[in-house]
Amino acid sequence: MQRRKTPTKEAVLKILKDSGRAMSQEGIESEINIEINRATIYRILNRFCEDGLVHKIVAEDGKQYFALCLNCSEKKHRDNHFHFRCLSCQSIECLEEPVNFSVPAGYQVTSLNCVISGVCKDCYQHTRLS
Amino acid sequence: MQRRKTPTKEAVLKILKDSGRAMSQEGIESEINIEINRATIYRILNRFCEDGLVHKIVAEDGKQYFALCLNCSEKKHRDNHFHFRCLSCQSIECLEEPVNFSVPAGYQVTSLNCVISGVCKDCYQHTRLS
DNA sequence: TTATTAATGCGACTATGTTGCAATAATAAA
DNA sequence: TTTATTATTGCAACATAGTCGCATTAATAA
Ligand SMILES: [Mn+2]
Ligand SMILES: [Mn+2]
Ligand SMILES: [Zn+2]
Ligand SMILES: [Zn+2]
Repeated sequence: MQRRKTPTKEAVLKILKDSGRAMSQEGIESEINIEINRATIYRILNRFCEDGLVHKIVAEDGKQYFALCLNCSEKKHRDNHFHFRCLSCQSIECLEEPVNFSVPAGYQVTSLNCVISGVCKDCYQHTRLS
Repeated sequence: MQRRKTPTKEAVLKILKDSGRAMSQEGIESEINIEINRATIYRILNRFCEDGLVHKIVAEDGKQYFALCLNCSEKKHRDNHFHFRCLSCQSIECLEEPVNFSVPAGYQVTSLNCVISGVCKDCYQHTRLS
């Protein structure tokens, strides 16, 4: 099944690129400047995932967040890194740090979902100043 | 606010102990042998979390799973380890392996949610035999 | 035995995400 | 260019997970 170039698709991709963060459907919808249906955003994001263009992170709030990694090549998209979720500003970012781990013998690994929660640098500094 | 000893609470705790796994509300309800309301199970589990008796893991399916760590002492409950989710038998288990990581300077960490997905040993052997 | 209030059941509600279907529009074919 | 094909979209309905208010029940203290 081949993909078509549509304004909505382009718009969603641009939002993700510009933010440099992992975003939820809700976040994308509030940032986007065109009318776009909720279900459509999900479908676009899921297609991006299938195509290996973005990856999905499920945070502790149970929501799905989608991110486009800038340090990934066109051919190979990496999602084996930690993610940081700021409980203050709610942002989720991909960390450079790769996840190192081992599993018991005989276990097969297919994917990772590692999220570190806390307070990001900016938010922490704000609390110290006030 | 002090806690009371109730049959439901005891029953949920026993299920968690016996399974040795992380379980969802749904899983607990299906295993338990007494009548117990859905909301009540959640409340019991959340209270256990507050008391540091169990910890919550959010898996890639967006669901909450609750586990009682056997290698944790009464006083100090550790949840800084990886979890393994088998996509075949749906079980989630706490791995011994602790999560090693570092965050950018100025970032404050409060919690972790690290889940490795794949196929567990038992399920993998079954697929090889058949 | 009585009083206090934590815990429970029930129903209503919110939120997130998915799906069926008809309409639309991007792309290929004529 | 015109037409045909079918990927994409919007909309509504649905499914699922989890929370919350409130009246009732029952564990514990007095
Ligand atoms: Mn990433
Ligand atoms: Mn554990
Ligand atoms: Zn922040
Ligand atoms: Zn398994």
